[in-house]
Amino acid sequence: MSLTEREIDILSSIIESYIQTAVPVGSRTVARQTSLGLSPASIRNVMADLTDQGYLEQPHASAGRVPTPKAFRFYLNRILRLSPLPENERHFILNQLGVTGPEITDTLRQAGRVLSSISRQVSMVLAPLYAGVRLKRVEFVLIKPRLVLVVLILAGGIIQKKLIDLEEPVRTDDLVSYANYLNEKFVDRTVAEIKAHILSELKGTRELLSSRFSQALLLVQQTFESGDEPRVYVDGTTNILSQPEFTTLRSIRDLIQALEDRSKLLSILDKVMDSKGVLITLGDEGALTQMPELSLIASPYTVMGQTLGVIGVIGPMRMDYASLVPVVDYTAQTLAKILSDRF
Amino acid sequence: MSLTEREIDILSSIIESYIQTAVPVGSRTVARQTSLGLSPASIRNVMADLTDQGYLEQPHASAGRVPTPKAFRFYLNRILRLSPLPENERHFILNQLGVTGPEITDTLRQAGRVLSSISRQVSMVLAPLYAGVRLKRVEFVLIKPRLVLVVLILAGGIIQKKLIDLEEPVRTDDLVSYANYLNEKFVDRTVAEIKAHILSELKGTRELLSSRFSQALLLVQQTFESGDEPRVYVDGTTNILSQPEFTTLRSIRDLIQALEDRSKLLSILDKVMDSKGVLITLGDEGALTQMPELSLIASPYTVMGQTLGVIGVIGPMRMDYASLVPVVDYTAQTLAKILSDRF
DNA sequence: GTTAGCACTCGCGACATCGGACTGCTAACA
DNA sequence: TGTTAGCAGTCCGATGTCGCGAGTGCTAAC
Repeated sequence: MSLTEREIDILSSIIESYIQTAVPVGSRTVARQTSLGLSPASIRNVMADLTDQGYLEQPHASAGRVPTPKAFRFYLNRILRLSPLPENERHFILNQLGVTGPEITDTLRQAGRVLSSISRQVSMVLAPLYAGVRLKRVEFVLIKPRLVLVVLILAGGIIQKKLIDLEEPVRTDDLVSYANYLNEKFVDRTVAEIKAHILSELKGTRELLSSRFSQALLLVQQTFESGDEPRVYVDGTTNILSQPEFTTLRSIRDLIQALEDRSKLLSILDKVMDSKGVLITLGDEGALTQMPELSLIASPYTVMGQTLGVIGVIGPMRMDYASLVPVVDYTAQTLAKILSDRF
Repeated sequence: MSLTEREIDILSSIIESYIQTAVPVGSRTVARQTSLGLSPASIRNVMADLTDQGYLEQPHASAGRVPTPKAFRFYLNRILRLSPLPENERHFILNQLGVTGPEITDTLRQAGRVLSSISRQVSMVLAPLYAGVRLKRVEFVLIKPRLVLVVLILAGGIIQKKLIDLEEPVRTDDLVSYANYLNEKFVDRTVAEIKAHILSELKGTRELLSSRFSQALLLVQQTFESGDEPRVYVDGTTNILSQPEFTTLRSIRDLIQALEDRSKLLSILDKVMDSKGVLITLGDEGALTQMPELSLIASPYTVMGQTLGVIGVIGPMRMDYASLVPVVDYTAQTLAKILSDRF
């Protein structure tokens, strides 16, 4: 069932050629490219075998072969050898990411911009949920008798805020004492800790006495639940329009529609959160089934053991993994380093 | 120099037909559509005149006529008669805008979504700069010894925040007294008032004694200057790809590139701020020169005499102004009404 | 097992053709 | 004088044909 050495050589030659040109690869091309010293005719025999095994496809009878997703998966798992990113590219990324101001969202956006400009693909950045970040201050502001603005200020200058409609009016005095209580209790603890604490506290309260602060806890909880900022940044949409696979109006429209639906992108990127290092998702697998032609190279970025978010590029399946994987990897690491300085 | 009655009839027939079909209009078509009882031949004479005067163009010798921007301008100024938006559309817009939560950005985004779905064009929303909104609270949070987070909480639950690098370290105590000072002085005054006040104050200070609060004023000023949230929302990009004028890859790429450059969009929409009611900008005029094929229907939305922002649609020059202008107009008014309830 | 040779297939660009939708012009008409 | 029928002319775009080139699979010889 597994491939012979020669089959692997030929398959990888076909894939590499296809990555470069996006054009079906014929036996002549392979014969010229490989150093096996085989004639096109012999190559053809092997190619016929690979086609039978599902690694190659023919668009039509007299065309060359195109690698299938199965072939790309094989290539990624077994053939591809990654080399570290060259020094000058490292330099470029480090410089570009260093120039951003102190705002985290700026840095994330900039990372996306850098990535899309280097890769010439569409970049996507999933912003942190800040579970591991420490709380600096809680504020309540009474906007109207039954409308409270909750402001949670986190380390690194991150703000989570939410407007909450109350069923009962509250007095400003109450809000002040809520805030004092929470500040005393929670400042300098991480979001995750606070969440856990609130949960257990509320469970207890319901059975014991309804603490006068349970409402305060609820307000904080609700604010954590739905951060209202955008969580996915997309950049470089135009890049993908230059790819030869996107020539028909139909395919472009589908793609742009997909990129506009941020909630779907979010769920796609979310799948990468648990990965260690760069994860490559091909279009026919997992979360990307909506876009069978595409593939995603993405990596989580983690600060002090905490995975904050995901950064990556999305493009046609025949992307240049050999150079893009190191780029994504290094960008994720650099981003993590920069963010860790902020907290 | 001005057009005869007959020329106007024929020109408007051509424009209306072109708006519907996006296809060059021939003399037969006009003859059938108008109730003038003229033969195609007579129409042709008039069309030749209109062409000489710059109102019509021929893509090629044996094609029909296409209206020039000059013709559209004439149509908008002299021919178009607007009727009020039908009751059911009003209802729809009102309902859709009513369902949003208390967050202002949500409401703005929703307004954009409604507009793009009704108009089947690309919608753009310029978010308020909040000059007329009242301050509710000022907070300073020391993130690091020389990094301060300034948080300005405004009416309606709006937050302006900025991280500011200081040259000298400050102590938390100082920040607290800063905040107290500012809260006492500025709460419940509008952003515009505060800006004006700070400006005059700082001028005075420099010459007299350097008040210990001049730094606080500077911090607030800097925060006002650069709100870091996005200020332009774009929705319905896919709609415009269905328009027959966007068939070539080139034109699509240009368009999407233009829509990605938010700072340019911002400056385009900014031009509409001073207008009273709906303003139509054709591609060859003013701010839209970058996109000569397009036209913008936009209206400011004003609350209590204060113009907050702009909402509108952008599309090919041959948009259906007769029905879209009322839609934009009504959406802007409804948005204003909803926002005014928030403050 | 490898390879040269060959017949065959198919997509694609080049080229020609044709119909249709226009126009402008002219001459006749009310 | 304005209007209209008629007509020649123009141009686009759809359709059809053709040949080339790239590539294949098979066979027979090495």
